[in-house]
Amino acid sequence: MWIYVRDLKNHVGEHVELRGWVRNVRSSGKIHFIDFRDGTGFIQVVVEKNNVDEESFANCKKLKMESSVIIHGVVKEDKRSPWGVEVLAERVTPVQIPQEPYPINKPDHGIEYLMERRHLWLRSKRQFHIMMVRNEVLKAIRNFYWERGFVQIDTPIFTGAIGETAGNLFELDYFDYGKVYLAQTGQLYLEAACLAYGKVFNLGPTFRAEKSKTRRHLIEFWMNEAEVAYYEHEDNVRLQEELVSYIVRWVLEKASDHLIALGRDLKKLEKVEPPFPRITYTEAVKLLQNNGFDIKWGDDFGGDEETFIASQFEKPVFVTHYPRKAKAFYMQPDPNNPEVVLCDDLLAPEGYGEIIGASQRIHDYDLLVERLKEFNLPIEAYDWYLDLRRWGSVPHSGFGLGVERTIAWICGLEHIREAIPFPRTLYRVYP
RNA sequence: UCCGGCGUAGCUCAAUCGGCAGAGCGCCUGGCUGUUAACCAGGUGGUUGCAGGUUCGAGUCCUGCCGCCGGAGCCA
Repeated sequence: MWIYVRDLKNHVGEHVELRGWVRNVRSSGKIHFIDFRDGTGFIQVVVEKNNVDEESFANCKKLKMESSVIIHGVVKEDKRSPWGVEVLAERVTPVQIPQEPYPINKPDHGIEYLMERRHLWLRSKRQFHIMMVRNEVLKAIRNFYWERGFVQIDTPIFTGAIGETAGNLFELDYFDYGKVYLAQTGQLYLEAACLAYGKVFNLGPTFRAEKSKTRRHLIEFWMNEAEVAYYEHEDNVRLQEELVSYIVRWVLEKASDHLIALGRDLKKLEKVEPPFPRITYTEAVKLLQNNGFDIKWGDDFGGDEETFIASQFEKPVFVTHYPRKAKAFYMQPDPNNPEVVLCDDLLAPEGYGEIIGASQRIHDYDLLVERLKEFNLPIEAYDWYLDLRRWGSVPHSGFGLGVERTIAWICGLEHIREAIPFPRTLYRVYP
């Protein structure tokens, strides 16, 4: 019976078939130890000369790193194995044996070498654990919304009208239509959808043509956005802290082995429960000024400033009520102070930066037109967006969560590029 | 785009003041019934990123170019 490594603990004493790959092989003449993986986990297979047919034993001598093999054997509990369980082979059948040495054979390769071989690097243990966490994060996000009656709305990747800011959009030719752009947000479409279906979310890739070269940036990254009709600023902030705590709790529950394997300190993640601390932009500026930062009211925060603010708290922290001139055109002004808007950024702890950008959206037609003009945006292109304020407009709010930044933070990664299977960074689209 | 750093064997790195191009790993051969980056013995490996310059002599110094890494700005 074909069994996956993940399930071997439930088959102790049984004869099983494993289909997978050789990670490494060690030999002591009459005994071979195969580090075996099948995509669900890693296990040691022991091949003793007296326990297998001659052909199988001879086959083991030919095995190299990343040979594909089918193993028949018995599952044994064994204290000598770090997994508690190992497989004593009865037959070893190679599927393919490489003709050349496997390029990733030691844990001391440079990043350029590994990035050039990302298609093989993904097989490594550390990358396996990260991708398993990513998988759970994606499941958690969808589950969170579906449990709460949200509708998944897949927003387009080709967009005609521009999203937020021109200049950092990827431009393409769209047959005879002319120029279109790769989406840098699905927000405007989600706003349309929330007026149709109430509570909506998306989950997909977005693109920023920014020549950013930092550990927090990708050119192509995944974003989860949500938009809710009749939600105002306060409802929006609560939804965000519930989402982020839900994701962290889910991963702790379903994937803590992977986090431990990655060397993550789980205690730091266990603290991530609502409510999250909040400070206003104005308070944050004072905090920074009192700590020697050269910043004045109206400036946006840089990486160092964000890291400092986040370092004052053990949980993610909301920074709210930014100056309207520092933010996008569609944000609703604060009725108590029209110079600031009803928005928030969520800063992750430990220097992982902004993981959420959020706001209540302008629902008044005239105000929105005024802002479009103020930001020098082409009103014609936003005609359909303005329609949303012509018929049945209501207060509504939403946000965007950076999926890879969230994963990088939860896993404790040095660099965001490991949080996505095939990262697109500045100057790299291979493989 | 700007600032800084790096480029030597398949990989990771050494090479003192400018003076013989080195090591570990990988790979090949042999040995070993409890290995965990296995170990032991032997073998294999070079256009020092590219182009030019200084010098008796350049991996090392100078100029230009290319590539990569880190950071800034911008953002999630």
